[in-house]
Amino acid sequence: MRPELQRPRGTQDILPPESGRMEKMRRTAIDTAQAYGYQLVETPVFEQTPVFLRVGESTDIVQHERYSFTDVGGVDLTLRPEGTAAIARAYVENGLYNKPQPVRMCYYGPMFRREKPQALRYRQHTQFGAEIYGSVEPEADAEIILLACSVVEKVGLHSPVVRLNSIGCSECRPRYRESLIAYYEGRRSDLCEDCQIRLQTNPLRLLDCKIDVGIRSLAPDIKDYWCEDCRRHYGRLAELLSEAGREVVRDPYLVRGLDYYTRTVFEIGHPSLGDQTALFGGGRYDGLATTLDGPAATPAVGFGMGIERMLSAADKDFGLDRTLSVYVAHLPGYNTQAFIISEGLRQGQIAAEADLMDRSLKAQLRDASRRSHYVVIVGGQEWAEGSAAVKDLRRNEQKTVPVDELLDYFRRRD
RNA sequence: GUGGAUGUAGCUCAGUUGGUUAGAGCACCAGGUUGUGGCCCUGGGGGUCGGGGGUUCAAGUCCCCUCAUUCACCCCA
Repeated sequence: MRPELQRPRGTQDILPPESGRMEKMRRTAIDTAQAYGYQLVETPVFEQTPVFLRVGESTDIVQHERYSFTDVGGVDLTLRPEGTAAIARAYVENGLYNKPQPVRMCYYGPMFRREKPQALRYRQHTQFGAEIYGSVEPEADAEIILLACSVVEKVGLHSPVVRLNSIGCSECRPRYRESLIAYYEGRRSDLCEDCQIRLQTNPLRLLDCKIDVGIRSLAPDIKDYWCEDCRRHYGRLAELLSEAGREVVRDPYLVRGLDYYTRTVFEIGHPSLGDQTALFGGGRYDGLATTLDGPAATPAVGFGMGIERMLSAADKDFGLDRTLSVYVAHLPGYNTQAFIISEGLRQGQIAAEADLMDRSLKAQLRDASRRSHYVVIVGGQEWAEGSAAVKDLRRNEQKTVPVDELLDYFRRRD
């Protein structure tokens, strides 16, 4: 196929049965969120570019990986690279801060990042996420993390170890930042090229560099700089999670790449995906809504979860359960009767299909055995008596059922 | 964005130092069985050898470019 007629780089066609697994995943995620009191919010897949720029000036996914275009009239638009900024915008724009707090929301849909693709790193991928607005308390952080863990378990993965950290608040982070810069400044010549730049732009990112691990092992730990509130917040969160039976480990190097976070950050990966790919991640961002012209104090916590990665790590048979399905086969000359019977079953909410290619009975049965549990054979002796043969293909049992009782017969088996 | 590997049928892959109409297994379709799937036998359909250009009497095979995938970085879901 000519290159210009192929799908764009880093995107994918999702065909059955994978599309079915996707759909099951979507339902599982949203149902679980609803059980926690989170309701679905749908926002556009594109926003005005400033919505993202406000939120992440030194964030890679907004700075270098943007899919942007100019609309007629000169409006600058960007395909959303993540869900949090859009939800914050919607929260502010729709005045949800006037609703009873906290406001619990979840979202599900495609995200776009113009990066170099790799396995499980796509230019269009699907994210599920949840956000809770209005509570400054660590209970909110805990609920969000428990929800994410719960979805992971519902997919058949055993409970993940949550990597947790706090990057402090506007009061204590500047002090930490200073001593971090001072520490790295003294070792400047030993740093890799990227870290030389990070030192200027985003010093916290120095901590998750994989090259200069030796240098960072002696770097100051933010934990020693937490203010009283931050210390209490982290301690209570860790306590709540372990009380709830979740395994938590503090990762002093976890800082995350989006720079709207305050205090809590967390991330979990999965062994089957390798260390480079996170299953879900998130944190607290108390200043985000304000940045988007929302009320002064609008606390929020949330996470984003990679659906393709979840499915890759999930049980192979997750989402593959078949519904009861009936194949209505016909003997030569009974095409019409079979066609009508299949429609009658469908109208009665039984998944059914008939042969549409005038195939031999042998071919119909072969096809039926691949896609159905039951086959109805229309025609011949049974038809003359007002009945049809019904065969259970897995048990290899066959019986005669009156035509007008077929629907009841299959309903009883549902 | 940087560096490496790989692209032959729907899938997994063979294809000798360039040499007739490019093969296998699985999958698909038909027949053997005029009313019964799976097993077996026989036959069949399906390929611009990722795309473009070049070298050559001759290119799947050699060279260049390009596209895509993939791995390590970068970063994240």
